[in-house]
Amino acid sequence: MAKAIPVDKAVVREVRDNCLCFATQKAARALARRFDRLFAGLGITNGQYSMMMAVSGIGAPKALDLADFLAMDQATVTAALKKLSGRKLVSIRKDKDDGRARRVSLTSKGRALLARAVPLWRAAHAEIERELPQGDPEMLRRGLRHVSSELRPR
Amino acid sequence: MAKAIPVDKAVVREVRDNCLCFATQKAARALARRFDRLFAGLGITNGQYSMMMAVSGIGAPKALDLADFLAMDQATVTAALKKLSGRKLVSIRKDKDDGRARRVSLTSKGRALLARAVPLWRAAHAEIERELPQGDPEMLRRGLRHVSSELRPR
DNA sequence: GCAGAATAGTTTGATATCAAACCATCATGG
DNA sequence: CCATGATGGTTTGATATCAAACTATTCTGC
Repeated sequence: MAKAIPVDKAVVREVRDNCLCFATQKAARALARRFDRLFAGLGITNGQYSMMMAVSGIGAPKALDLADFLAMDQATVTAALKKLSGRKLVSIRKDKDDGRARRVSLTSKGRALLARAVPLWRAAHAEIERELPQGDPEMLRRGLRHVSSELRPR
Repeated sequence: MAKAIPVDKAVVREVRDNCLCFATQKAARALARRFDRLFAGLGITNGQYSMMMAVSGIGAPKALDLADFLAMDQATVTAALKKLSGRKLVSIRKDKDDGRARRVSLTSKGRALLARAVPLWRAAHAEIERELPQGDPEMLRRGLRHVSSELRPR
């Protein structure tokens, strides 16, 4: 076995102060809580909001398009869509040209729900950006975009 | 009801390109996968690595100290500690002075495991930082730290 | 054409996460 | 003191997530 690295105070500080994975998980938890509570009255989570936005933005995406866009496992997309579909917020149809693929789109009920969610999102998001130092929101997004494209699910 | 905001292309782009919650969840998934795979050979997840580091860094923390440090729900901490404790990676003892509190510390087995994990973490993390534009890692950490302190669990 | 590889999705099993309800212990004001 | 509220943790139930194994369809080289 290679010489053990003693996990002393310096090493702990090195990880705690620098680890982007840790910092990102922590921020993700805090933000998820915040937006989940924000949307709770509408009966959706931050993830469902994002997924519906993605469906709307990509335009009749396949499940894999969503997985890619959200950096999410395909199985997770399947499960999430099943829930949204059960609530009639999205509809899922076979692709015309490829028997394996499914195309997802918002229902009018889904669009209506999103329309109600957007103003809440705007207010909350503006609030968050206001709390960030000057210029940071864009830097933050840039950094996040970089580390997001590191690895795709399987 | 307030006038409905139509969820048109512009709105979708507004959310997609700016939402820090979405960007953070996405990055968190990507990074979690990356580090989970990195540590898989050692039998730990990125979250367990972070939690053990936190235990080591804070110094005999209570569960609530961990919840605070990790921006994590107390119930989640309980569950995570139970698992680590079951594998003898941490030990949990009653606080001397407060019968409600529990104090967590690493076992020697836990320290040994961390010592093996750190070199892997260093290599992977250096790789990630190298992929980021100049100066960005620190900006990214700053931003993440800000949005992490927004809201505590209940 | 067709056999085998590749691709799109689903299912299953394990873990992580939060909220809400709960239990045990401590602290405080009468 | 002791009743009441506050605090630290745990349990339970719901959802999210990934990996691995699986099914169904399409593509490719022969």
